[in-house]
Amino acid sequence: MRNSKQKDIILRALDEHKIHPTADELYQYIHKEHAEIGVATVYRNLNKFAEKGIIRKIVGLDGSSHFDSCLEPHYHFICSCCGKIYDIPMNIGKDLIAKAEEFTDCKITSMDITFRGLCRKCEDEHNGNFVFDEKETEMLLTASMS
Amino acid sequence: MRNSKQKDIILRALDEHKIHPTADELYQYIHKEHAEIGVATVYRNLNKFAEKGIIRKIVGLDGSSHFDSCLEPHYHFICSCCGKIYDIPMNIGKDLIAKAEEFTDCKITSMDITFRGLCRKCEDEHNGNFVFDEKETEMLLTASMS
DNA sequence: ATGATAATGATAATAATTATCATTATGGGA
DNA sequence: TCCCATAATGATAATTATTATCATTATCAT
Repeated sequence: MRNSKQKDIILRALDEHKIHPTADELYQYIHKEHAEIGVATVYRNLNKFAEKGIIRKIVGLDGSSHFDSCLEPHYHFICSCCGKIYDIPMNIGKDLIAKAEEFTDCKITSMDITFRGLCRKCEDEHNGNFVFDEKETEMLLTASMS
Repeated sequence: MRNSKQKDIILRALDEHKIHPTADELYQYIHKEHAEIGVATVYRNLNKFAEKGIIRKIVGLDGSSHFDSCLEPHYHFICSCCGKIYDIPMNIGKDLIAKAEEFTDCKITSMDITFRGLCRKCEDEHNGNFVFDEKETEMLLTASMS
């Protein structure tokens, strides 16, 4: 993999974002400063980085791809209401993997744990009105603000 | 939610499939016997069932939505090579959730655990040639068969 | 410096899912 | 049992995110 100005900019932009942006969100951000960089380049490189293990790709509740520059072992909390992804810097023992292998003949090499619930903001905003759909939620939030 | 002939057929078709099909896969299957049922109806109802908690929606490695008629507590193994999803009927204690809540101020209500690795078939077929990309894999498999 | 080739960017293409809307089916009440 | 408000359906248009194409440019080993 060759170096490029674009790769540097994309990696730096991701590092500046602790909110696990999608490729498109990151593109929008980069575009402000570097309008010369195309969408394809952002998508292409983020996926390439993830493949090489330089960054992590995480899948949101709605199937959208988010990227995480932190490689340290940690897990995520996804708000069922707004879809935002937060870090949970917990280190979970490998014994779960060993235990899981008793239930299958597949070779397990890693595990993903995602916690779900309501983030503080959403809990406050419409106290406990549990919603799965992001769009529905957006409407709810907008409505409650007006 | 009203009953309908279509809802029955969709639920029954999902029950018959233990492989966690996508909405489209299920539509293709249903279409053979019931050409009168439209795609929109299948997508619509599967999502509605998942919202109501009648079935489960699980997100594949590539962000695709799969559906699972089994509500019993169990986890999944996704093959990094072929993308197939297998059940792991293990029951994991709720203490992980309590532990995770120490690292966040979010209210955690559930957790998703997905194990990854190579399924037997993929391990045998190209012994240990670890590939993330499904399409790349498809090519590999095709190539090794000819 | 040079050349093979990897990377880029504009844009076309794809694929999965959702919205629209006219038509049909459901089920509670008279 | 029939009525009817309205939920559900199905054909298809629209949307959205992502990927493929390809001519041009940049990188880096020699």
